[in-house]
Amino acid sequence: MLEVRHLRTLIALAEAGTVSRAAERVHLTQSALSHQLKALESHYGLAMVKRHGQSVQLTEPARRLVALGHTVMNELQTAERDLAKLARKPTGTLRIALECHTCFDWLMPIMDAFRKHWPEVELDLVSGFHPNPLALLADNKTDLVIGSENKARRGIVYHPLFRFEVLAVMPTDHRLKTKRYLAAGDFAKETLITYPVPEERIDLIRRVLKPAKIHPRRRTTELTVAILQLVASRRGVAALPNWGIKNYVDYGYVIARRIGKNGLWSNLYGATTGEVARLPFVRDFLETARRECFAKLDGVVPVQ
Amino acid sequence: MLEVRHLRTLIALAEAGTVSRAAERVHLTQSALSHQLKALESHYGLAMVKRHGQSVQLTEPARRLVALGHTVMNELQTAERDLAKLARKPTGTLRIALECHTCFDWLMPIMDAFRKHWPEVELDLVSGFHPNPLALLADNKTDLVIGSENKARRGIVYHPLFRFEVLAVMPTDHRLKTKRYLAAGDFAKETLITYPVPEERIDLIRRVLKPAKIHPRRRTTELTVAILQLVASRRGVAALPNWGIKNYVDYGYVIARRIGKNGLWSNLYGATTGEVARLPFVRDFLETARRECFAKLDGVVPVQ
DNA sequence: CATAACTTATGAATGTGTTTCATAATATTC
DNA sequence: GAATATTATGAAACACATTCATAAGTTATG
Repeated sequence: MLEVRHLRTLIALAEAGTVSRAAERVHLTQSALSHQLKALESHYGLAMVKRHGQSVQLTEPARRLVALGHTVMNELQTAERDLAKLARKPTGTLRIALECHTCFDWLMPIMDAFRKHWPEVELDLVSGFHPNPLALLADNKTDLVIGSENKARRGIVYHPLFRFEVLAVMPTDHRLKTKRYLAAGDFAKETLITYPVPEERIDLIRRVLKPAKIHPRRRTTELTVAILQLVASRRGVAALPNWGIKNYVDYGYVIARRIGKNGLWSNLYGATTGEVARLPFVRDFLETARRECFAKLDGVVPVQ
Repeated sequence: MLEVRHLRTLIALAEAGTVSRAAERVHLTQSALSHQLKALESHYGLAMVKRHGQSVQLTEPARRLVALGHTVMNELQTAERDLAKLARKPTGTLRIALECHTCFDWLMPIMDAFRKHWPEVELDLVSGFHPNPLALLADNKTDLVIGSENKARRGIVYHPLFRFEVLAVMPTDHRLKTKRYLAAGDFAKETLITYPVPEERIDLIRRVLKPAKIHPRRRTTELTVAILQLVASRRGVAALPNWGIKNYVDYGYVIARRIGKNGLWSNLYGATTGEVARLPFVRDFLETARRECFAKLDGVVPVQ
């Protein structure tokens, strides 16, 4: 009766908090998940979710099954990794180029795990700034580019990773703190603190400020913590992924506000050549990245 | 892609040795399993079985998946046990009455495991000989009767366990050792060594010798090893389950022959009242018994 | 060596069971 | 109170696992 699909569903539900969002995550409809849950409940004679206003809470039996799900999914991934190694000696390189600075934050633990799982594969980060990272793929200077671009190009395949919201970060006593969300005009008089990259690489500028013809002062620094430091000490405002600043907001170090009524959302993709996309260890890397980000990063949803 | 059903199939295949017998074990057709295997092979790009004449041998990838299957099935059973405990405090008793002597051999380790898994349940063996064990159920003197009877009776449900072959056991130098199988007449001049139970309880007598009006001498003893001892020292022949004597035959201590052209087969059932059948720990016990017996006992097949 | 009794493989048909669709019901937000 | 979320549910659609029918290949046996 219990199948892997039920475990996937329950894990997604535990992470997403609502049936609808869990459904997106497992690429099914809300209805399908509702039926699945009903089937589980009637089979075990136990409630799996307790409706709690807008969201659902998992019951103890459901949490037990989630625990089962985690161990099963781990065992399964390990086994499939072993099969991939049996199919072919997994030698090769995985050079990763990053288009977005904050990605470092989630990438590190995943690279560490990868090194353990595929000791035979040479893992590398392509360092330095590159005006056109996708060109590195064609030039065989990298194997994987992580960024938000997904324009169709011949020979390049995009692997959707996840979608996240970019929030405006401000000092706790900022004059705009009462606003529910910020409009382009609100940035006119601000200093924008960013990573040292061209304007086109900064979502807020490219997609919100430039179209509104607003050009705030800019100040740049390399590290996320440095940006937050500057924001907290009232040197300006920043725009950062919600999962990157969650801890600082929860701690009351800075405050965050939505950008525009529906928020400023960004998709993240992994881009490879078609050939590289077929390598088992690359697929494993991408799958792990997705899984771990959905599990560990807050407010992350599937692409689209 | 990989689902629990594939793992069940591969485990059954590892235990049964042929696709057809594995299919019986998982209650599917041979064709279904063949399709499943084909799907696995094309999905992983790896062969799962190597045809080896009449039987199949699992390849390394398949064995890896069987290992995965074992851990997954264990985790799964543990989780479902936990769910059952969450549904209701599992207090109660499980008193087991045995209709067949040899069943002790496989029952012991299963009872040990049960005690670990359900410490709250009082486990007991109903000792002594009982002319009509099924009556004990109605009298509430036992909760479970293990035997080969399955005549429909109101209020009693039978849970198929497994089917095994009863073989004639003889000293290595017996005059009948050249025969491929023994007929009823062959027993006429033999001494039959059995457990100390009435004739009707001995399959060989009830189903083979009595219909042929053959009544050999009988000599009885309590323990299986004692029976084998007597056989080996030429005091007579015995009829025992194949899995009970496998080691002694392999070691060359005694020899075993089929009884009748198609062999003498016996079905084993667990009998309970309808009420007891619903208790989670009883279902768990029966499921574990089946699983372990199929895994550990040689030449055991599903009932029917 | 031929036949019987086993195996497994395979394509087409079947049928079960999951998913989607459409919609109702209910809660939350502004 | 309207708008926008959420989940629940029965019926319809669809996917896909299983069965059926059958072929083709081994192994045993007289």
